[in-house]
Amino acid sequence: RGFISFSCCLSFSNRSTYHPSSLIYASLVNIPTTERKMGRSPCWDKMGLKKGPWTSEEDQKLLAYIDEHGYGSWRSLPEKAGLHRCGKSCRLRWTNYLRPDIKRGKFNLQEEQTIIQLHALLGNRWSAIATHLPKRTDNEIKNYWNTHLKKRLVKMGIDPVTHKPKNATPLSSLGGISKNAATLSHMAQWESARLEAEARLARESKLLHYQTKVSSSHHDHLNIISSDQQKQKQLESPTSTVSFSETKTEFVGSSSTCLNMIKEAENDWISSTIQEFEGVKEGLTGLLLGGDSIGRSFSADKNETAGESSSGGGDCNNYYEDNKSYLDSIFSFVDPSPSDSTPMF
DNA sequence: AAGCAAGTCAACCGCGCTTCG
DNA sequence: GCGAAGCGCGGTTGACTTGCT
Repeated sequence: RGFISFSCCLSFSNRSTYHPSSLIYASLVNIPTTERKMGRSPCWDKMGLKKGPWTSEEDQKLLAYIDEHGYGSWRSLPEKAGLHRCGKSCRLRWTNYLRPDIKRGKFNLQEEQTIIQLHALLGNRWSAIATHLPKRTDNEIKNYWNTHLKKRLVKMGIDPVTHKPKNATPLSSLGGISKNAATLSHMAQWESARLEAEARLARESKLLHYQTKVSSSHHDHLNIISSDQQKQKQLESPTSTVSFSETKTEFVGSSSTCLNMIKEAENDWISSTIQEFEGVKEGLTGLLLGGDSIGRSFSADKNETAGESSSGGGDCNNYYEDNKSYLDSIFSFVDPSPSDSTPMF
């Protein structure tokens, strides 16, 4: 379905009820006022704006306009671009489908792992997760999570919300573990703040990029894609300390402040959490592997935890063993191991 | 082949945050 | 400080596809 939108006219032409140019379609689009809900009206409600699937003609109009003028000011864009859509719809179409830096098609294993791992840290914060999968949209990731990954975790017996085995003892009910939970929450908050700062930085960079593009006016679409991809490469990096040095001159004003924010957040993060991390990792892994290893996990002898944790979990042990690799993958993803040349945080 | 159920995903909705006058 | 406008985000919807009976 990768290029469904560009060919939607073709596909719709076989379905009279959805052919955009048909009267039937128009009647579907213009819902009588009497049937509308009270309260704030949707943007398309005004002036009989169109809603529903985009046609290739509309896509072309939007692309052409953005290519020439850049994006932004979504409210006024549709009129200027000659589209009978609301700005919101245009923005959505652009960000979720038409942007040249979008990678479409199936998610690979690494992407899947990244999504699961980030979801474990951030929850349903799709935009934050999407900043670590720069060529994927938050909408796409959200859809993929809901239709594939969530179900897969459920099958594995893992709660897709908490990312914990469903029959595990609640963390809060165990003495001493609340510290671990709090630390994890602390970690998630830092990562969350960092991701937000990065997302902001990326947005500003993109905006700047398109503003610059407007000044140089017409040029080949392929060039747009490649230059955008280059910027994206500089900005992406899941490990994210980001190769800002190469693009530094582009960031002025609030962007440099933003950069400092990221650096500060990262430094603070590293100093405040790196020492806690081993304890948390072992504590939670211990918990999930069964036994009372949590309490011991903070003890001086770390080897003791790994050795004994598998011995006393009853029926849950096999279950936990099955999921150990899953959990380890989450921990390895966030583990700021010194051996790693590009630490996550 | 037909009917139904489940799955997929583009698009919509509405809330909340940010910016601006 | 306040309200309006603009925008982004997460949740939800519904048309369409795919798979099963």
